[in-house]
Amino acid sequence: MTQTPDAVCVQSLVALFTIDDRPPGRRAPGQPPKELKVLLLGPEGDSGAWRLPGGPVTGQDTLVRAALRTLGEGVGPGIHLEQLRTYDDLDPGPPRTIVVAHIGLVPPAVREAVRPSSPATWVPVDEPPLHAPGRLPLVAGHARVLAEALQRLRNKVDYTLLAFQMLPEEFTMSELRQVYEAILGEDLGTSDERRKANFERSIRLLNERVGRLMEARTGVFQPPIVRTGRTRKGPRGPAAHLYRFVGDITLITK
Amino acid sequence: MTQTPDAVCVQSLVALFTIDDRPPGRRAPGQPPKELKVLLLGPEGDSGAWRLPGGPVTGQDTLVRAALRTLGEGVGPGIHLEQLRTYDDLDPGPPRTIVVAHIGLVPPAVREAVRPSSPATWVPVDEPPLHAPGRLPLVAGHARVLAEALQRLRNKVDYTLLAFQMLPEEFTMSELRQVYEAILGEDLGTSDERRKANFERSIRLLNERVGRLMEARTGVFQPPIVRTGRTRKGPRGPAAHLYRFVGDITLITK
DNA sequence: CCAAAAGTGTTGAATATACACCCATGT
DNA sequence: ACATGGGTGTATATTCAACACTTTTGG
Repeated sequence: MTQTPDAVCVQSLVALFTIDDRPPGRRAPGQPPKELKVLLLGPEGDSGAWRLPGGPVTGQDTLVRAALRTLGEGVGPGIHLEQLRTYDDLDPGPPRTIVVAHIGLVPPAVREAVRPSSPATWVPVDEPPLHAPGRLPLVAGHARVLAEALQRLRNKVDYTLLAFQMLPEEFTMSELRQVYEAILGEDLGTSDERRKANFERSIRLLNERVGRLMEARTGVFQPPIVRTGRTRKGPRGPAAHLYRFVGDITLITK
Repeated sequence: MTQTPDAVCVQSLVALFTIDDRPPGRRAPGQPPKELKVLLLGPEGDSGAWRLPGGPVTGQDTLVRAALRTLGEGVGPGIHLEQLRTYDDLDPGPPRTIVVAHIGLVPPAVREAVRPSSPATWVPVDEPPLHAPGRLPLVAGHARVLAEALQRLRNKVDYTLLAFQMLPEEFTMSELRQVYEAILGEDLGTSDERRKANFERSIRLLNERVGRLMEARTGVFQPPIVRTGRTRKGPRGPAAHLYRFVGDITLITK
C-alpha cells in the first residue's frame, strides 16, 4: 500500500441480528416464544474478549464488504444492512482508528449461510451470557455499539418495516407478533390476550397505509402483506392463515 | 506521521443549516417569509466547484473538530451537530477516502461566529444558485450529501425538537411557524390562515407531551416552551407573546 | 372439559384536519 | 375601509388503547 497523507485506520463493524425460537427450557411464563439474537465472534489472540464481526477497510473494499468479510462466501444477499453511526472514540489506538458500525438483519433462511471463519455464537440479547451472571466479556467499546444498535432497532421497528426482514418467506400473524415481541421485549398478545386484537389491527392499518403509499407511487394499490391462501396448523388451536411480505423493507411507514 | 497498515483517508463533512429572512424582493406571494440556507465554501484550487465545509481527520482530532476546523476559532458551542451517514463511494480516489457526513444547525446568534477561512456563502436551499438556472457548481458527491442532509432534516423536524435549534433566544409563535415553513417548504398558516390554528395546536400538544416526558424522567412537569412574559410588536397587528425554549433539543418527541 | 391459539367486535380517549371567527393596528 | 397579523373556537375523521367475546382443537 502506498503512503498517503493524513491516513487513519477504518474499521467496519456489524451487529447482526436474527430471530430464533426460545428454547422451552429457558422460557419463563409470560416470556415471548421467540428471542432476538446477535452474532458474536470468539476471542482472538490473547484478549479473551468476544467481539462483533467486522474488519478493516482496505484497498477498494466497500464498507459493507469489510463488515461481512469474515462471515463466509456468499454472505450479503438476503441480509438487510444499514449504518448505525461512525465512532471516533471506540478504539483508543494507536493507530488512530475510526469505526463505522452497522446493523444487519438476517432472515432465518439466510442464517445457515453465515459461517464465520472463527468460533462464533448467536447470543440472546436480553439474557446471559450478555448480562450478569457469568457475563461474557466483550471487546472494549463493542458493548456500547451493541447497546446503541439494539436501541436503534427497537426505535425503528415501529415506524419502518424492518421486522419483516427477520421473518421466513411464509409466516402466520402469530409469528409476526412474536417477532415484534422478541425485538421489543414486550408482550403484544401472546400471553396477554387483551392486546392481541390491537396488534392485529395495527398491522392491518399499516398494511393499508403502505398499500395506499404504493398506489400514490406506482398507481397500483399494493399492500405489502398478502395471504398465500394456505394455512398452517400449530400445536394448538385452529389452523392459521399464512402470509408473505411482497414489499420493500426500506420503505418508511410514517 | 507513521505508516500504519490498511490506512485510508477519512474526511469529515458538514452541511451547516440556518434560517434567515427571505429578502422581500425574492419573496413570491405565498412563500414563507424565512428561508433555509446552507453554508458553501468557495472554489479551491482549479476545480471551480463549491463545496461543503470539512476536512481530513488527522492525528487525534475528533470527527466534529475535523468538520468544523476551517470555520474559525470558537465555532462549535451553540451548534447542534449530528451524523448523517458515512460514504465509501463519494470520493473516487486515489487515495482511498471515506467521508463521514454531518448535519449542523446554527442559531442566528451563532451565525456571525462562523467565519470560514476561505470565501463562503449561505445559499438558500430551494432557490438558485443551487438549482437551475445559473446553477452553482458543486464538488462531485457534495450535491448528494446535501440532498440527503436536507431530506433527513425535513424528516426529523416533525418528530424531534430540531427546529428550535435554529430560533433566536426569544421568539414569537409566528417565527416558530415560519421556521417550520422554511424547513419543510410548506405553508402552515402564514398565508393560508386556515392552517394556522392547527399548527399552534400541534405545538401546544407537543409542549405538553414533552412536559409529561420530563415529568416522568425528572419528577418535574417541565414543558420546554415557556412564555417570557414580554411581547413584541411586528409591522402589523397586535403585539405577539415572546417564548423561550428551555428544554433539550436532542429529546425525541414520539 | 379445559387450556391454548386463531380471529372478530366495541368503546372511549387522544390526535389530526378542515374550517370559521374575532381583535388589533398601520396604511 | 381594509389588508395584515395575532389569537381562539368548533366539528369531523382517524387512530390508539383497553377490554369482551367466539371458535377451533389437542390433551
